[in-house]
Amino acid sequence: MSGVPELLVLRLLSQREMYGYELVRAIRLTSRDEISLAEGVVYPVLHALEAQGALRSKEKETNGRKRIYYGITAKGKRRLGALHEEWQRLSSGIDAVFGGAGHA
Amino acid sequence: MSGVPELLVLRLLSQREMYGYELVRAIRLTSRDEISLAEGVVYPVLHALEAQGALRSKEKETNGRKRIYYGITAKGKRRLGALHEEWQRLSSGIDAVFGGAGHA
DNA sequence: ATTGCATACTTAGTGTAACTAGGTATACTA
DNA sequence: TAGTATACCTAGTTACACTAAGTATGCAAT
Repeated sequence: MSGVPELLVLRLLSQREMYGYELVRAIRLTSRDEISLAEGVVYPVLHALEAQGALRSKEKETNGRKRIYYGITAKGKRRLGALHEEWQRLSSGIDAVFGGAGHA
Repeated sequence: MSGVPELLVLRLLSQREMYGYELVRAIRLTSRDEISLAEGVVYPVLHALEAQGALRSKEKETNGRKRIYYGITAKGKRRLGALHEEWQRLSSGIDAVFGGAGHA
């Protein structure tokens, strides 16, 4: 029903390349602390998405520290679109059940 | 991450008593067809919630047909409140990641 | 009569996503 | 040299949601 971690990872990487550890913080920060995903959640998602061809990674060396940057592919963008749409369906469905007096 | 079926069941039953089969349709209808949960999803949720004391059931006979009506308990209302809050956190978190220029 | 459909409820079994909890290794700071 | 922040990794568990199948009744059509 959810797919939230995948959605967030794809969304953030569609804006700029990031490495895993950075992503973990970015999720917390951009969601205004509403969502906090542990490294143990984020890394497996990255690996799975790369295996599916939705992401591409490249290793970079920054002041003696190895980082693996991930960028989104065309396939990943399509996946993001589909997931986002699915999320909106779910979200507006729930809003309708609660709000009642919803839009349109 | 989700708990959506549970949330919807509790919400609808907080408005009026219903039986399982009726709930299945109510979810589809009130969500404007955005969400459709099969009986095989709804019934187990009802059983689990009743076992936890969040719902109370009573059998009724309507024109020769047996129906099991479920009503929400005080405990169920608390559970609903918590789940709803959780949902709003998640939802506004995702909105923030997407919207960017969000409220407050 | 009986075939079929809508109603109404049930549950075993499956799949998988999310998470916990642990681990490795490097750099910097006290 | 001890501790903390950075950076990555994964085995294993759990919790759900879901599929698919089944039972049983009432009613309508043929």
